Amino acid sequence: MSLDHAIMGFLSTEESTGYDLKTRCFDRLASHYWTADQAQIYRTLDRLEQQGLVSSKLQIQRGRPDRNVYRLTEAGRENLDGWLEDHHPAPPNRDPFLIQIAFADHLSDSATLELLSRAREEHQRRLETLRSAASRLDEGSTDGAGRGVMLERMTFDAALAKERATIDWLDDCIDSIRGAAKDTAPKRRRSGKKPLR
Amino acid sequence: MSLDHAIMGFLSTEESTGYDLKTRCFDRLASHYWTADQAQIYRTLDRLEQQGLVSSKLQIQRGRPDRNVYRLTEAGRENLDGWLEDHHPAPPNRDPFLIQIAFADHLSDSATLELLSRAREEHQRRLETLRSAASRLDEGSTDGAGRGVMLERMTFDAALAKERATIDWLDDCIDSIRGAAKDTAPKRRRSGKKPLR
DNA sequence: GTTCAATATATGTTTTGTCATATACTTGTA
DNA sequence: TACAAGTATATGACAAAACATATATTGAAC
Repeated sequence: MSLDHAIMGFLSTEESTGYDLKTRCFDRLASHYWTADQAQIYRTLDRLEQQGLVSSKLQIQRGRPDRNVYRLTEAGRENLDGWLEDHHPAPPNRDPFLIQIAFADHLSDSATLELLSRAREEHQRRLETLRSAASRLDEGSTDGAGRGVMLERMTFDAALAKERATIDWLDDCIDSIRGAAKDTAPKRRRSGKKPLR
Repeated sequence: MSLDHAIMGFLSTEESTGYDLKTRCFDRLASHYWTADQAQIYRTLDRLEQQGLVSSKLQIQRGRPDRNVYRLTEAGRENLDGWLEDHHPAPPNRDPFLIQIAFADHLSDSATLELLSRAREEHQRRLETLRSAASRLDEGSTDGAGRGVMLERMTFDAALAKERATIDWLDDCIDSIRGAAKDTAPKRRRSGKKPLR
């Protein structure tokens, strides 16, 4: 499972608690490629420990609740390395928004355009969030930074590229529908080059 | 749920059986934006019928097994139309491949490049499958074709755009890693323009 | 002095999706 | 005549993910 290996990946550089995995790792560092529920993380840690892939020790704290600190075991390291170097077929595409588009024949042009522009806004917001996260990464690292930072940057580039592609596609859709609506007016469907973003 | 509305969407134009929904609708028409297991489809149809959103009648056939033909009810139509015109927040991005990239620090350059080029091949194949499905759609429809065909074409454009973006990104990653490997050689990281696809 | 936010974990339940296997009938093929 | 392929549905088991709640402590703000 992917979540297993994401958790093991985070534990491979630094030991951590369930709480930290949720708040620092998944919510902050990985939200553009994976998310996980708190309940799911704790239960996965339990299972990974039963499988001998991680181990934990209870850390008594003063001023704060006690916590379970997890680290990757040797078996976990081997399991992770094996998974990392294997090719795993990409999961099928699932996009609820495209279900809406596919059956939007029932909808009026204005309702369809409303849907498209709301989606555009949402993806625009995501794009901006991604951009600022990526530049925070760039600033926080020295120039010829290490391999790790480069790979992390790549995950942002992937997410950014998909958001940009989605926004461009939404713009094309908006143009197409507007063009088809007034097909008496001077035709200007699919400009090829998109302006202002 | 998305699957509910995908099924209702298919039933909105034509009554159909569970078998047809699986083989003709999901596997053939919708695989680039949604997939569904056969078991899931039949169980969903059961539930939708209990909820009064679809109804079925048993059709006795000769030479073939009997079959249950489902159609959308009035309640189903209303439910579908409501869902279609509402904005639904996009689900979080989930990409197991990016987990691999994020933690590929453990991997050698050659293992990482192998991973990237295998992913590229896979997405290239997907792109070609999409292209031929899209041109089959174009050929099967007259020139100024209706709204329905336009919307269907849009779903292909979305899938195509994302595949293209992914392939471009993979090419960039391959360049970056090759560039970083021999950083003594003339620098040519990130060309900006990608050749041959 | 009480409420709110942060830290920290646990558990019950439901939904969604996958995998495997079973049945049953017909037509075409080897 | 046996066997595969296509049509058609059903069910059991399980994995993955989401949603809801619950507990307990501390420090800061109001």
